[in-house]
Amino acid sequence: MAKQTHVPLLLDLFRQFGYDGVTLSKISEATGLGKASLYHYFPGGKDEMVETVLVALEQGLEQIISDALSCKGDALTRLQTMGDRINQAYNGGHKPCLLAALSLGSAKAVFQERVQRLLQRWIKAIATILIEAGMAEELAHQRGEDGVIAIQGALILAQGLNNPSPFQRVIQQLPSQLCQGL
Amino acid sequence: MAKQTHVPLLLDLFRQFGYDGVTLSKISEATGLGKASLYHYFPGGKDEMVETVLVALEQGLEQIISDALSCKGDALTRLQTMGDRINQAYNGGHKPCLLAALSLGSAKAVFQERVQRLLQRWIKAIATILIEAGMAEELAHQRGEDGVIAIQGALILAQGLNNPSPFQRVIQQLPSQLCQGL
DNA sequence: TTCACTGTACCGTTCGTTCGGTATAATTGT
DNA sequence: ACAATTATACCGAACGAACGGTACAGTGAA
Repeated sequence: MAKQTHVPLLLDLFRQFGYDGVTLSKISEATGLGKASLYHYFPGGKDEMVETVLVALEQGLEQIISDALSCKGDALTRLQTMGDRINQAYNGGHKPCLLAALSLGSAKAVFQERVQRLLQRWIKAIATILIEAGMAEELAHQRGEDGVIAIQGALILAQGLNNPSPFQRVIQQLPSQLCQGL
Repeated sequence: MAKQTHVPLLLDLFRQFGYDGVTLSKISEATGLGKASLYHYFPGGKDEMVETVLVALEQGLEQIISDALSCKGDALTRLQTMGDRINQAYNGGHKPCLLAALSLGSAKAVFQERVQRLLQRWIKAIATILIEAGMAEELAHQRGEDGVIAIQGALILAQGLNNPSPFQRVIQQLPSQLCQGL
């Protein structure tokens, strides 16, 4: 079985339990691999596993952005496309965000930079869509932040309330809110 | 030294590192108490420490709500008052949220109910302010959710970007956004 | 034969927790 | 008033369990 096969499992573990909450036993159980096998695929241990998951996440985000930008239509349509993909990635709000999980605990110091770059990339992508539709740069950047904030916050609320409906409402309303004033 | 003396320290630890990331050694170092002494104040161990912090947080939130509701003025003024207190509680966006931290890892199963009640109380308080100002109930409840979502999301972003400015902007803009349509 | 892969046994460290105890302050019985 | 008792605050040392990680001898397919 290839290394990449286990990445989705690792993603689910780290986003649910955070870096400090994920133990090698849990990983071993979830993947069905013994510790020796895990260290065969990830010689760098836990850190390399997170690293791998982050790379996959970067690619996933890049794909979502590419889908949205290549989408024929106005800004609203593009943002709706992005919303669809995001909704899918978070399983309709049932799954928390890895970026939030990695901003806590011992992980923060180690992965801060990567998380930062990912968030900035995401914000920039939303801003780009709005700028291309004619919005002023500064406002578009703020809207980009607002978009990521709404999604992250909605995920927190969905987790905390154990109820995905706030996330679904946000995902649905967000595109038109971001386009406000265009 | 009384038990309550250590609660702010514990709050800071748990919100920064999460339940799984906080070790008794860290707590011992932060409080200056030996591990054995910690069990004098908190016989229930780590869980009782979180419990105590959560009780303090409930009281803090209740105080903020009471301040906002007892504030003479329109809904905007009341929400601004709440924003001020919230801003203070999160140290201008420099400190993350305990509720988000406790929604991850092994803590989730244990403290889910308490976190849920706290979030619902917060949402309800915002909604109440808006309803008293004449907003329709359903919309007001949505706005309550939106308010908490914006704050939680902004805190995540502030942590992830290592930059509190998005949080400060959100806190500043939020009251008028929530009053939109009144 | 080679090499990716795995099971088993281990390493040192740290985890949350408990035990047995000390020093001091407060309370009580006489 | 004073001694006996009890409560409070604290700590060093140790517990078994689990931690992240390593060493190594297989195993089985190409």
